[in-house]
Amino acid sequence: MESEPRWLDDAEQETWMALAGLLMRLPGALDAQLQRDAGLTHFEYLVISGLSMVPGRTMRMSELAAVAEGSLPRLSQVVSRLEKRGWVRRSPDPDDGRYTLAILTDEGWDKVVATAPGHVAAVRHFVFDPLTKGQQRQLGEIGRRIMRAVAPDDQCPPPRKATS
Amino acid sequence: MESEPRWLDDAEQETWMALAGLLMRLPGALDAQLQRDAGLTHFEYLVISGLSMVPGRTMRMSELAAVAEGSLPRLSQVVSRLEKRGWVRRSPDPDDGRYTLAILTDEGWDKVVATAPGHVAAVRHFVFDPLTKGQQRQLGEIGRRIMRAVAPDDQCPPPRKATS
DNA sequence: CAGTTTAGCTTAATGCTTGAAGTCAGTTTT
DNA sequence: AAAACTGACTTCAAGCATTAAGCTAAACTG
Repeated sequence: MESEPRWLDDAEQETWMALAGLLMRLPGALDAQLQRDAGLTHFEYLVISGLSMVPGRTMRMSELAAVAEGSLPRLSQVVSRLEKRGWVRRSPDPDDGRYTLAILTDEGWDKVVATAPGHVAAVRHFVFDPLTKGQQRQLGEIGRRIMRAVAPDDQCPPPRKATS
Repeated sequence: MESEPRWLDDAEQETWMALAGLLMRLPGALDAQLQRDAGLTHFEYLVISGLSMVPGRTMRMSELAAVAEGSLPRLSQVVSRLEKRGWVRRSPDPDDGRYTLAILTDEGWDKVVATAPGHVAAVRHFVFDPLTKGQQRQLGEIGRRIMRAVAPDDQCPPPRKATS
């Protein structure tokens, strides 16, 4: 039992409120854009967009789950939905039958191509346009620092070029 | 149809990845702390903590929903759960029977008092400790700017003192 | 080479959040 | 003063996410 914890002072309180608001509202705003313009969940978009950026447009389910930051059961169900819509298909890995490959179809590719511009425009509109160049740079550094505190063991891979 | 959208350059890409990671992981980390140490959802914590900061420890349901940034049906069910646990009780507003008042019980007050220090410690650990003072100030400004882009009509009320 | 273990994925079951209809109190209209 | 209406809240039905169990394929062990 700590005697008396260090509460947030006024400046910290204000900063925290701003960040909390951002955490609450920004994901919803991005989700809404994707839902409205493309009929896609943000997670669904991460899945097909992740597949689109990899050579062969193919990834193992477990690998894809890590890229999209979701659990394996969740991915499994989402891929089933995407399969029904004709954007993804499954195939057992010829090299190792335990793995399942998720493969982006041509229709799925077209969907990504049709959806991505609107999404990056939304990101630009919500995140980059309101900020100065210096703030953009600061935001990157701030994000990385907080990420290290949240997931210390997680090595952020140097961002690979979009292989679209 | 835009001919060719403005994609994110490398620096922007990196910034966006950092922010996206933050949006993905930070809420989960805070939720996990509350769940582990107090058996509370973040939303449940927002509800009882919101009540604890207001004179009389009483709020109308609709007002409370706005404070906790949740829908009215969601709040209704969460308050039902909190009622079962003995931390909140409901009462019709004597002034206007259409409103329902949510009232924090003494046990609920004790729960907030027992929970709050750990939560602010988690916020400090994840958000403030990794940052310099300057970055903390920048983060506040950045959050407010993005918030204005996401919810332009939303007037951020000047942060009222914690009336705990 | 048979049996056991491990790993990847899927399926099933539980719980929570969202959207739509329903209820009730107070207000306005005729 | 009765009837219709508005607003606040609750409840019901549906959808999605997490947890636990089940299944198949490969590898390890005796």
